Amino acid sequence: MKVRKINPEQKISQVVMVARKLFVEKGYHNVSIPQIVAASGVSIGTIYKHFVSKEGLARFIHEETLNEFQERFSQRLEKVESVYDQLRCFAELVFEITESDPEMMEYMLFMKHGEFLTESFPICSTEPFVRVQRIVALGIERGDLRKADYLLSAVTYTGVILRAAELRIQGVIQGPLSECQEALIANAWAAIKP
Amino acid sequence: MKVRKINPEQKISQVVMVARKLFVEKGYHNVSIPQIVAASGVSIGTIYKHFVSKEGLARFIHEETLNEFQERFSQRLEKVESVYDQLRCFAELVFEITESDPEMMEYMLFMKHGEFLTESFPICSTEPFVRVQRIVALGIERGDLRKADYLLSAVTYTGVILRAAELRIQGVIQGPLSECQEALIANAWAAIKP
DNA sequence: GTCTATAGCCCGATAGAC
DNA sequence: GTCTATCGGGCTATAGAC
Repeated sequence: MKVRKINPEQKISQVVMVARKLFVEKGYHNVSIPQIVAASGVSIGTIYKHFVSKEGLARFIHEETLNEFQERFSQRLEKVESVYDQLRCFAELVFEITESDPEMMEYMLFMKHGEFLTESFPICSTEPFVRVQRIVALGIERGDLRKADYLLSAVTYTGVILRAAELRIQGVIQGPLSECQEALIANAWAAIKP
Repeated sequence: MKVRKINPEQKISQVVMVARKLFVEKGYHNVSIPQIVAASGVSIGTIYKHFVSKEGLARFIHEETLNEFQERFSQRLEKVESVYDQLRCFAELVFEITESDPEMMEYMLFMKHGEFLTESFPICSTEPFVRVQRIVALGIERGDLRKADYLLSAVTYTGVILRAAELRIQGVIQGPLSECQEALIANAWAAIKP
């Protein structure tokens, strides 16, 4: 048997890392394949062997990033029960990613997916959002939240959280979000609690 | 004396209109000058005479759009006194534009200004936001709002409003915002009131 | 002032050596 | 599997006729 190379996929993961960073920084159309080649040290030919096209590369990054968020969100949800805590999971995850991997959060918040997704996805960044909607709907039903249109309550809660992440990334909020996390979660909760 | 042409600037305003629509729809880099020529009926030469470059055209659109928002906001603010009403002005204006001129709101919410603004502006879409911050700061000082970091309260309020506009544009919220305006404003207010 | 024609550049993607 | 070299195309911006 042949000895397996240690890293049969190290090159493509290097490409993915570098490409996402560049896409986030400069936008899909401002990043050329030659730039990705220069920054990743992987040749054009190799890139095109693995991802059929530039668009294919972008789609791969897109799915990988959204899947990671969804997975981490699901993981956390398993550990809590109350509506308050479930929504808190969402907020904490968003804040944590914003600080530890701002590139990922920036990707989710700002990337214009329509630029490379020919078949426009149901709705951008929606899988986790639908989950939040369900949590809120159940909370209202149970009386854990103020009686209201569940969609609007979900919009309200996520609006507070995501806007904070947005402004943290843009540098408007200057300290780490861990410092103001409690205040923001309290605000978001106050907006929809009974 | 020569008879003035009726519309010495009709052509450039036509270009501006068409270009903003296209920029919003497809993104700055997905719109070529030939496309703007085709859609506006104005020739390349004329466009380059008035706006030095494609970037110049984009900058003009950017400033014009932000100025319009700022002006309409200021106008409304003059008519009200209380913190509640001033913040309500912001929300109502955002909702109104979202319904009557979604293209403009989409421009303000989603355009990646870094793509054409070489000198990156202080912060994107900030002039009106700073105004909101000041209103909130004053409200907290006076005791009209819960005692808190004024920046976080401003983030909270605008987060609710802007996220609603965002999801309305994306079609997640299906009815006109006028129908759920009161609920959203109530939520945003509940999040920061004393 | 407004147009058409075109120069010059860089990109995405392919072909084929190793 | 990974590389280099290169093609065809579409872009921004200019030149110059009207």
